[in-house]
Amino acid sequence: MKKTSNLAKTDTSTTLGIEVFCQLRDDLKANRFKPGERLRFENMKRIYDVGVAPLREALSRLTEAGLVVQIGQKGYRVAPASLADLRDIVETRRFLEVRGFQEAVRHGGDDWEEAIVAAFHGFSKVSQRKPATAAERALWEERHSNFHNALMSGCPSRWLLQLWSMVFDHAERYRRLAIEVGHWSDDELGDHKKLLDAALARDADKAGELLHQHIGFSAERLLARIGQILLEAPELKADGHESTVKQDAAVSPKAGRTKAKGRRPARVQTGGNSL
Amino acid sequence: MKKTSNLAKTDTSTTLGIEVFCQLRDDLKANRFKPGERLRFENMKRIYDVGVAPLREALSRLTEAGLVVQIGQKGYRVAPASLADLRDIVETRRFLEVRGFQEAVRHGGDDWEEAIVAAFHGFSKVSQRKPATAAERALWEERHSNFHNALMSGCPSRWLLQLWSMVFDHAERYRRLAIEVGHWSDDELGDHKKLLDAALARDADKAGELLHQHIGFSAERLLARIGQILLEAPELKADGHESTVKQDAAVSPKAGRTKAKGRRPARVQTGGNSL
DNA sequence: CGCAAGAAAAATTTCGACTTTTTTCACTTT
DNA sequence: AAAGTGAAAAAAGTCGAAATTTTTCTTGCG
Repeated sequence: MKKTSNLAKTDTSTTLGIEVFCQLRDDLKANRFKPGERLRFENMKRIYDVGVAPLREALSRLTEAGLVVQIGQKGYRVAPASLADLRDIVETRRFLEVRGFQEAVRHGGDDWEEAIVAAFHGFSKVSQRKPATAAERALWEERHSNFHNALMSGCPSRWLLQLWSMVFDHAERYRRLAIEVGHWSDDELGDHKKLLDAALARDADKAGELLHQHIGFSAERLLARIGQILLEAPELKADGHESTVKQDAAVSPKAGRTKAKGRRPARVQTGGNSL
Repeated sequence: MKKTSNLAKTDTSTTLGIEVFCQLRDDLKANRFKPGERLRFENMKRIYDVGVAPLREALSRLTEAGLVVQIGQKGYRVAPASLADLRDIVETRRFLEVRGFQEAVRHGGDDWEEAIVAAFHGFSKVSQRKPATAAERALWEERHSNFHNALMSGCPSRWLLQLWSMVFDHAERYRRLAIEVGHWSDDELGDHKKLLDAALARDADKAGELLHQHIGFSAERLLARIGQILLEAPELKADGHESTVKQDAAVSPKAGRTKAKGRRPARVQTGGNSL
């Protein structure tokens, strides 16, 4: 960052790699780079004003997060988008979020209640009517995420939250791809209000049921819109997904390596082990 | 095309970063480095015979995977171990694996059936009696993982598999920390045979139920053993977990950066956003 | 005219050295 | 003796340039 002028000397105890990771992740979620787009180092160096080392760290991490794909000796690309991927994301998110929300309803404390009330309030202020400008849409998306995040925050399982936030990030990328029209229900606010009420009433069953439906309905609209977009812009579409990362490579005692040559078919490298 | 000469000159179309990532990941799962241990670059450079650049890429990715923790300007450490973490992992794994298995039972094809039969056969050959030597134990663990992996492989959701494999890796690290005694049931084989049978019978309900129980029972033994180990070796224990990665940092248009100074409290940087 | 080879250009990956930050340790002070 | 103080040593983080690989462009041949 250009520096927060005189005070607050840009945070030490962080690294450029981490900072770029955060920024790039947010830019990816905002579709500042389009799905499938190549991420060239020269370009990135200019944009984020860092050398290749921090960039590669950030991109490596994002690869593991699945937002970016590494291709052999051919650099990195934004993870492609596809309807199949979105369907999978939606279902997985629903599965995790329903559980997390129910756990939150069961175990959340006073602080959690306060958090969800506060988040709902913030959300309600931008949901009275459909957001028009880009800035309004961004704000709506942020408040919306914050609310779902707050609902989940009462869940005691760190791992569930971690995994959920991973797929939620991807869902957000698709959502923000479908900005403009569509993707807007007449009663976004009421829908979420019901979630809040069930949460405060500590009715886990009802909460789960409502959230299940809520995600289902939004997903329908989103899928329709994204299907449309991908038809119009086939350059964004996904294709060859393949795993490369060796699964269980036995022991690997000393590694040992020799500058060797050779040639092999390029392989895509996505997050984790598969996908 | 140069051609793959006579004997496999170490794979091109991969990068050192990726290779180190795989090796280090496997070494971490095998507890070659102990939980909480500091991962110094000088040491790592010797062990894996690479420069810092590929190492940092690998460590970054492993941070996102949660197997490693980055600390500020103080380098990387192996993710600490704790009973609470293990409990969380076990529950999350169970949640994901039961669902994935059921989906596999419902949607798996002939290839899947063949895969699980084959994997079970391999597993059965090392499960007749309790493994004694370290090599036998490693082999048992591998076959065991392979079997569970095969069971899951029929699940059509790439995302569910991806997330599952992430927690499964962590579970494996704990399992292999509890090597020696304990952690061995009299009927490991029969237990898994039932899973296979339910799968082949396409009985999703029963399959889910059996797997739920199976994971529950193994977890009990594992938790007991790990509790014991952590008591004896308190230097492995986990403590301050905190998130650092900024959540939703708005837009971030140009980044811009200036070599700035300052001082701030160190923060731990774990996988994803939280945990 | 198409198309394969090969040279030139561009891009990725990796290393080695430089910079900054943290850690260690001897030395002084209360 | 405990606790600051401040240099020296060690370690992490970063850049720039070298080494490789991929991509593009040109040229020659069927």
